[in-house]
Amino acid sequence: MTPSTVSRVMNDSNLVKPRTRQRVLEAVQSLGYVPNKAARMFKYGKSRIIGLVVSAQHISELIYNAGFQAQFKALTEKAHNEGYNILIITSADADSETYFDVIKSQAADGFIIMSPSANESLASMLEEAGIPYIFNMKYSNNPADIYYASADDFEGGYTAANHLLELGHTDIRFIVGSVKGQIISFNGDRIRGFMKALSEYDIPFREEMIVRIPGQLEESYAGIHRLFQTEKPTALMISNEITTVAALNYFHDHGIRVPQDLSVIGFGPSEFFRGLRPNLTNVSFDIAWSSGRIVDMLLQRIERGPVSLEPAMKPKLNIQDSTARNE
Amino acid sequence: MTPSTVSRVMNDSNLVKPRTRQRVLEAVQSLGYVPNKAARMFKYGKSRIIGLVVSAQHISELIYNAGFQAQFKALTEKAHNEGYNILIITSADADSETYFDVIKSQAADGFIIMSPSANESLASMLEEAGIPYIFNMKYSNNPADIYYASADDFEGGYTAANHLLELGHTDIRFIVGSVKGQIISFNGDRIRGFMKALSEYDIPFREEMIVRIPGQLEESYAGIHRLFQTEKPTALMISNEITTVAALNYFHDHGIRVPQDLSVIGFGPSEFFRGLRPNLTNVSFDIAWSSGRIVDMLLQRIERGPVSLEPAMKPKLNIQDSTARNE
DNA sequence: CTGTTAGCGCGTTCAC
DNA sequence: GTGAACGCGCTAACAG
Repeated sequence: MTPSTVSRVMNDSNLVKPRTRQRVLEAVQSLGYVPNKAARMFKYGKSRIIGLVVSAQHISELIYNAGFQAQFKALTEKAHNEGYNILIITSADADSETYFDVIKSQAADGFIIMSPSANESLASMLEEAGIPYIFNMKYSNNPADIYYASADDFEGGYTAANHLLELGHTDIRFIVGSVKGQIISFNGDRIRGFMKALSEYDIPFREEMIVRIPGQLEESYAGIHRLFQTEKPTALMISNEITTVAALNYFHDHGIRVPQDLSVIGFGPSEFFRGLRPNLTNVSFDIAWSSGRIVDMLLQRIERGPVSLEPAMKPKLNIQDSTARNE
Repeated sequence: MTPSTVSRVMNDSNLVKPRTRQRVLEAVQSLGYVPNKAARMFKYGKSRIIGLVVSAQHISELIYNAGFQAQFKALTEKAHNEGYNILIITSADADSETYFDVIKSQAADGFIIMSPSANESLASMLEEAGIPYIFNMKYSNNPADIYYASADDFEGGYTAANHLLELGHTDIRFIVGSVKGQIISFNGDRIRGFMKALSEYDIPFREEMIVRIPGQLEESYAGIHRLFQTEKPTALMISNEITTVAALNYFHDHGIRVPQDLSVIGFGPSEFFRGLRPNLTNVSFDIAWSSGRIVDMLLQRIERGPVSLEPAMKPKLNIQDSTARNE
């Protein structure tokens, strides 16, 4: 009974006589032998682990975000179905070098990178090191060497604005978050879509139509409060789910009726908005689909080589109870 | 320039001449050499990975649960601070054997097991295999060989009920979830606490005071609807956050005013309830603390051996706007 | 069918 | 200060 025989038994090879297999299994049982996974990973050069790279601060915010929850669920399920597990890789900082150092020291077969900001230098470092990766979203307009699953955020912003304009609203505010003073790239696209819709209705765009409010509950509440002390828009587009909750709470607390006094459109998973009152009109993307695509693309890079980019995912406008005609 | 020299440089050994080190670093740079993590794990027998074991179905539900989010955040942060990363280990099924098979095939230094149901046989299998583990919660009253971070759920149920009884409520319902028809052990403790409070007020306990409602939004809404078609309790204790949201939505949709018509107490992180309207009176546990304890206990088992159980974590009653005197 | 051998990449030990 | 040799646990390839 040699190591290789045991190995054969453990790996269900059929090159073992039933009697021998039996004896091995008994021995395994009584000794409580467990094959060493690290040695296996070493031998095969594969871990069947997908690294989900997030900076430590960022994950704390993300976890409360409905969009991330939906994505996390979908990623986990998809990975599980493909026989992979997800390793949460937390980086102390979000800059390219730190990310790269953390990534290259991990034993994952590939990486999904959830950075809040653009990272072309990270992409080229990973490319050079031959490490398979996928970005969680589109960070730039240079698709040459950046892999990501993209959503058509321009269309999303356009669709939302168009719906409000059709209802006769002209004084619309678009509330977006910001990271270190910068507007995240997908919000940039949404804003451009918003502007296009405005121009189609011959409404001049003004800077103050874009309102930057931090994405945490208390800060958002304060930000909404500040806005409504000086302004009286008739419609709001809100790019972040937590801010949306804070806004609804503010309106509840101050007797502002939605949609009678104010129309509101949210961005995010439509299931999330079903839990709010009123049930919010929203622009949603199919997160399960895009997360599946992310895993597919990554696994293809891992197992079979290069992949080509898919067309961007289209948004869907779900009209519910929070938007009404502007009287 | 041999492999061992490179190894010495990579591991910051001071047995290398500065000039040699320099040459090695240059070569490393230009060749894009990255030490193989799997080989390192193999060599050291340590991965600095903590496995978070959840069944695949269960994680889909958990991720939308505010308590899990808080715990996930705390676990991730704590692990990161200790230099560990979290590996999400999804098991197809939640029975002991499947869990054990999945666990033993993973290269983590220890495991946090988030099973929805009791698992003493799993505990003994892990014990026997010498695999460090911690359960997410208390599953039985046999503490001999089961490690967990416990919360005083009896006290939680008692505190909530006592608050309502003090306010003059006598027709109270306690809404709990159930897994495969079974009441989860911590809910069992909460129910016993509830019963104790009732008995102190000489109110006889009746079976129908305990209402089992599934923990998803739509199902919870339907369950609440069913309850209120036949009953008119004056106060509710709700053990699950999603069910709480569904209940508030139902009350909103049907003109039931909280707290004028009905008092409601929730269980969960108090920050979560701040996002609801009305801001709910709640019984909360310090999840950051208990999650930190879980990681501490696990790391101690990994690095230094056995640990002793801590006293159970005490709940806190946060009185907000959803409970009022019963007129 | 089963035993023997070799090597995956790393870090450590032992010579030099 | 540096190179050569070894072994961690496993399994594929080869020999019998």
